[in-house]
Amino acid sequence: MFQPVPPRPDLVPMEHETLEFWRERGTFAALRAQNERGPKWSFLDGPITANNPMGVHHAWGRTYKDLYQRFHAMLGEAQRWQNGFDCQGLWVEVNVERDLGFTSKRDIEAYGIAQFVSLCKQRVLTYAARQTEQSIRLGYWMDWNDPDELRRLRDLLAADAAQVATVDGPRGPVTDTVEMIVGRLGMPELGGSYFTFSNENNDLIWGFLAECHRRGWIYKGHDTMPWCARCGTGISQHEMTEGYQDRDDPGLTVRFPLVDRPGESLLIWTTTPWTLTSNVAAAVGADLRYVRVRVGDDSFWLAKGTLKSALEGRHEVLEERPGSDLVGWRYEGPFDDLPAVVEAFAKGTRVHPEAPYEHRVVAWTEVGEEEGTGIVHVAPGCGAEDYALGTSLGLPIIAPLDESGIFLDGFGSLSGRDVRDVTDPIVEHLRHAGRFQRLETIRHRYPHCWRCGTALVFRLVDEWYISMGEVYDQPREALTREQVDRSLRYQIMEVVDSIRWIPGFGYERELDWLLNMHDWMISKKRYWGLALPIYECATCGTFDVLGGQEELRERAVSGWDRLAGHTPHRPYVDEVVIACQTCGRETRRIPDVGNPWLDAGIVPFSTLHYREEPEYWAQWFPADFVTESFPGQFRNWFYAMLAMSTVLRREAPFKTIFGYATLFAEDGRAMHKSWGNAIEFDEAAERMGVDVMRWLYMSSRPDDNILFGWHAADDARRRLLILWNVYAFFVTYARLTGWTPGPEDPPVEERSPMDRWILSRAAGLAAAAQDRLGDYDAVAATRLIDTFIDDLSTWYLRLSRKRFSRGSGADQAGAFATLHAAIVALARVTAPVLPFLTEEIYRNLIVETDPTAPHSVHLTSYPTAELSPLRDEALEAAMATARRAVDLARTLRGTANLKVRQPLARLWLALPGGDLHELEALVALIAEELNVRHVELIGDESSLVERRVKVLLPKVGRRLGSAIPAVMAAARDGAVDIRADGTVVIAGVVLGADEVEILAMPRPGTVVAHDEGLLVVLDTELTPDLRAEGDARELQRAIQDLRKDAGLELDDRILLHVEGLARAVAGHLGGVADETLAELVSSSPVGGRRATVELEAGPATITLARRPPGPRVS
RNA sequence: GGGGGAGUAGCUCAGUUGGUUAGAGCAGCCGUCUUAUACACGGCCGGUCCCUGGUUCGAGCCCAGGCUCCCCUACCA
Repeated sequence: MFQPVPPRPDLVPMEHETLEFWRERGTFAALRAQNERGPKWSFLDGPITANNPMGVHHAWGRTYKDLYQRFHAMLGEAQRWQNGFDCQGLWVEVNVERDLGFTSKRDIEAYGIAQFVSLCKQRVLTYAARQTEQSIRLGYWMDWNDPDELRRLRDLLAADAAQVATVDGPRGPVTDTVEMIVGRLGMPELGGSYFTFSNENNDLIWGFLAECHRRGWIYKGHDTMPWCARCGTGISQHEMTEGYQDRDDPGLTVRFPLVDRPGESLLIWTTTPWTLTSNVAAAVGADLRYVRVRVGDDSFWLAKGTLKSALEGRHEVLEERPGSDLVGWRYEGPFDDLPAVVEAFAKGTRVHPEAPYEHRVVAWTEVGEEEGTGIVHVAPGCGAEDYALGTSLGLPIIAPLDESGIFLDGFGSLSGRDVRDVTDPIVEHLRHAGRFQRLETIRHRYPHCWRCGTALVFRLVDEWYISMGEVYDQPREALTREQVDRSLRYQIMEVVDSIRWIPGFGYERELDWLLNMHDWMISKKRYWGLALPIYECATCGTFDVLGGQEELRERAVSGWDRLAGHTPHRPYVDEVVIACQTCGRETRRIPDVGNPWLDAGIVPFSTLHYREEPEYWAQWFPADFVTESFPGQFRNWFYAMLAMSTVLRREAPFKTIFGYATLFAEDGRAMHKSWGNAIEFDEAAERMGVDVMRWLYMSSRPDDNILFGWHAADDARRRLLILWNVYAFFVTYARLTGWTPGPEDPPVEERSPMDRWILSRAAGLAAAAQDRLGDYDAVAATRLIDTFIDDLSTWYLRLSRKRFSRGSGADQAGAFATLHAAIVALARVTAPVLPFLTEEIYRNLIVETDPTAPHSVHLTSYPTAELSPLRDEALEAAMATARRAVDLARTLRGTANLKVRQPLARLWLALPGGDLHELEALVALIAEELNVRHVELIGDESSLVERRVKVLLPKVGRRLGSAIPAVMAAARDGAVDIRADGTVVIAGVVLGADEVEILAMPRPGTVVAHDEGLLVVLDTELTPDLRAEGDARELQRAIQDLRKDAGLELDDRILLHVEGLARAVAGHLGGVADETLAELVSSSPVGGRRATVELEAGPATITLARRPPGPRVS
C-alpha cells in the first residue's frame, strides 16, 4: 500500500528528509559502486573559490554540474565526482587582512608571513566546509569531505601545524603532520574535493613553468603597470576588465610656459595630477592643427579641434601651425626644482647622455582631439603608453611611488605622502607657480583593483611573464607550420578549434581573446599563493625555473631542512638556496607568488595525477565536459587551462565547454546586500526549496541572464505543484481502492486509447529528454517535461478521473497501472533535474510495493529503452486532433452560453482527411468530454461543409512566383476547381495533389468552430429531456458543494432529502444519489446542511447530513 | 575606438530552410470545472515585431543605414 500524500506538499522539510534518507542508505556510494565498471564520462569541475559562503549564482552553475553528472550516472557511466576548491591568491588574503584589521603589506610582514599564510589556509578550510554543506543541501552529489573533518583540520592547523594527526581515507587511515595532511587533501589516499593549494597542484605548476622556460618563453619585464597601492601588487591584463568603474577625478588644465617663446604656454590636460611630478615631455600630433590663442593677457597653444571644449570664455586665435612645427620646443616643467627631476634629467637622453635633458615637445601618433587640449602630458614612469613612448625616444624616466603608493624621497614636500591625497597640494603649487589654468570634475571609467576596489595607479615595476608569441599580420589559414610552432597563441587557437563551445559564440570570443591578449603576467608581489619557482641570481643576473620539489631538493645547497615538513608556500620555501648554474653563486627564489589562474588552469593535470599516475590520467583526460559562468572565464579559467594543456600536451583539456550568463536580482540589477535585493543561498534553499530553485535555473536559457527572485520561484513552484497534484490524486485513489501494481493488471495493448496515448507520450518524453540532455540542452529537456506534465494533468487525468473514483474491473486496473507507470516514468526522466521531488515520488510509488526495486530513483537507469515499445506516434497524432476538437467545441459552448453540465443532443464533426486513427474510441472520448449524446461525422458532401483548398506555399511558392497573389485570392474566395485525381485548378494554375490540402470549412451562416480542416458544429437545441438531465447534473454539483461545506471525507456516506424537485428531474435522482454516496430520505429534511438550487425546472431545496455507520435507515 | 549579441503584448520570453491570420507564461478582465474539495482549466483583452530603406510574389526572419541596451575588448592624456 502507498503512503498517504499531503495535498499541499511542504517541500523544504521533505528535502531535508530525503537528504537524511540518502545519508542513511548510502545512496550516492551505491550509485558509484553500481557504475564503477561502466564506460567513463569525465567531468572536470572548475574550482569554486573557498573564500565566502556560496551564493545563489553558484547554485545555478552547480545545478548544471549536478544535472549532467546525475544524467550520465543514469546512463550507467563511471565518473570521478570530484569537486574543486580554489584556495590561493589575493581573494583570500584580502579577507584575512580585513579580519585582522590590516591596511597594508607592512602590517602583514610585521605580523609574520608564516602565521598569515596559516590563517589563509584556515580561512579556505572554513569556507570549503561551509560550501560543502551548502552544496549538499542543493542536492549536489559529489565525493564530499566531511565538513566537520575539514573544520577539525583547520583547528589543528591553528593550534600546531606540526602535530601528527590521523584521518580516514578511502584506502584506510592516513597519518601525517596536520600541515602535510592539509597539503594532501584531494589526493587518492584522502579522497574528497581537490584543493588548489595542494602540494601536487603547486608542484605540477612548477613543472609547467619549467617547461615554458625550457622553450624560452619566461622573461622578466620592466614596464609601467597598473598597480594597486593597497594590495601592493601589479594587476595583469587578465584582471583589468573586471575593475573598470565610473569615478570622479579632477580634470586639471595646466600651463607649460615655452622657454624660447616668452609669454606663450602650452596647455595640457590631465586627470591624474600626481603624474605631473614626473612629467618629461609634452606630445602633439604631428598632423593635427594647433593654434595660438589670446585669452585676456595670456597666450596659449592648443589643438584647433579642442578650442570649444578646452577653453572657457572668449578667446582670439592669433596663429595656426601643424603639430610638426611644435616638435622640439622647450618648455618649463611643472616641478623642475624637485631633486628627483633634477637627478633624472641630469643623465640626459639615450641619444645625448652628455647633456642634461630639458622638457620638450615630441610627436606622438596617439594624440587626438577628443578630450583635453590635444597636447598630452607625458610621464613615462606613470603610464604604460607614456613608458612605451619614453623608451622609444630614450627619454628620462621618473618613477615617483613606492609599492604602497607613497611618494619616494626627492619629491620635496610630497615625499612620504599618499598618492591619493596629493591633488590639493599639487593644485596649490601650480597656482603659486602661475601654471594653473582650470580645474573641473571629470566622470570617467577608470581601472580599480578587482578585489579591494581601490583606484589603480601606474607604476614602473619588474614583473614576470610568459610570452604568448608573435601576432602575425595575416589570417590564420595563411600561416605556415613553422609560424604556428613558434607562437604559443596560435597553438592554443588550434586547440580551441577542436572543442565544442556552447553557446557557439564562445568559440569566437576565445579566439578573439587569444589573438589580442598580451603576454601573461604571472607574478604577484604578495604572500599567499603559488611560490613562483624562479631563481634569479643576484650576481650574474641569469635566472632558472625549477620543475618541482624533487628538483629543488636535488639542487638545494642550504635551507632544505627548513622547508621539510612544510607545504611549498612562503615563507618556508624561500629558505631554500640553490647554486646558480651560470656562476655558481648562491641564488634565492624571487619573492613573488603566482597568478591564481595558474592554480586553476593546472587541474586537468593535477587532479588526474599526470605525473604520479599517467595511466589513470590517460583514462580521464581530456574531460568530456566542463561548465562555468561565461563572464571573465575566457581570459581566466578557460584560458589558463587551454594555455597549460597546449604547452604540456598540445591538445584540448576538455571536449565540450558549456557557458552560462549572469544572475541578477529580480529588479534586473546586480545583487547587493546594501541595495536590499540580495538573496542568500541558505535563505533561498530554506524558503523556496532547492528543487524549485533548480527548476527555475534549468528552465532558463543559459545564454541569457537570469533575474532571480521570489516571484520567479513562485512560477517555478506552480509548475511543480501540478506534478505533485497528479501524484497526490493517484495515491489518494489507489489507497481508497486498494490498488497496487501486480501481474493482474491488464496488458498495455488491452488498455484504452487514452491509456496507451499517455504511455506513448511518456516513451516519447524519455527519448526526447535523453536526446536533449545528451546534447547539454537542459532548457529543451525541461520544456519537454513541462509539456508532458501538462498533458498528463489537463488531458489524461482530467478525462480519466471517473475511472479512478468510480471505475471497476480491468478498466480501473488499467487506469491505475497506466497512471502509475506514467508518473514513475516522469519521475525517472526528471530525476536529474529535481532529485528530491522525484525521489519522494519514486520511493512511494515503487519502493513501497516492490522490495526488489533499487532503493532510489537515482539508482535506476534512464528509462528510454524500457519505454520505447510503448511508443505509438499515430495514436499521438490522432489524440492531438481529438483534443483540438474538444477545445473548439468548448469554445462554442462558451459563446452559446451552454455549460458543459448541460447535455446536448448532437455534435457534428469533420476531420482533416476525413479519418482518425482509432476513430471509434476517440469519438466516444470526445462525446464524453463534451457531454453530448451523439457525435456525427460529416464529410465533404455535408450541407454544413464546403471544401476549401489550402495552397501549401512553401511547396509552390518558388514555382508560382508572381502568380501567387492571384492564386491566393482565388483560393480564399473558393474559386477553385477540384478534379477527380486530386489536382486543383486555381486562377488558371494547375496545382498537384501534393501541393494543396483540401480542408473542410464551414458554410457561411453556421455556428461552428474550425481549425485546419477540423470542424465542429454543436446542436444547441435543448429538449425537455436534455434540460432535465442538465438539472440533475446541476443538482449533483450542488450536493457535492454542500458535502465540501460540511467537511465530509471522500468516502463518507450521507442522508439526503430533496424538496421541490420537478418530476422530470426526479427521474434522475437515483443516479444523483449514487454519485454523491447518498441515501435518499423521502419523508422529511434530515437536518444538517441545507441549500437551495436554482434549476431550469424551478428551485429545489436540499438537506444532507453524514450517515452514521450501520444498516440502512429507511 | 574595435568585435559580438539583443530589441517581438504591461512584464519575462518563444518564433523552424522567408510562407497567408506572429505565439506561450505571468499580470489584468471574464468565465468554467469540480470526489485533484481554492487544486486546476478555458476564454478575452493586449503587438508600428526599434526606425528607415532595399531584395522578394511574400520579410519578425535576408541585406544596408540609423537609434537604444547588454556583453567582450582597448593605450587614451
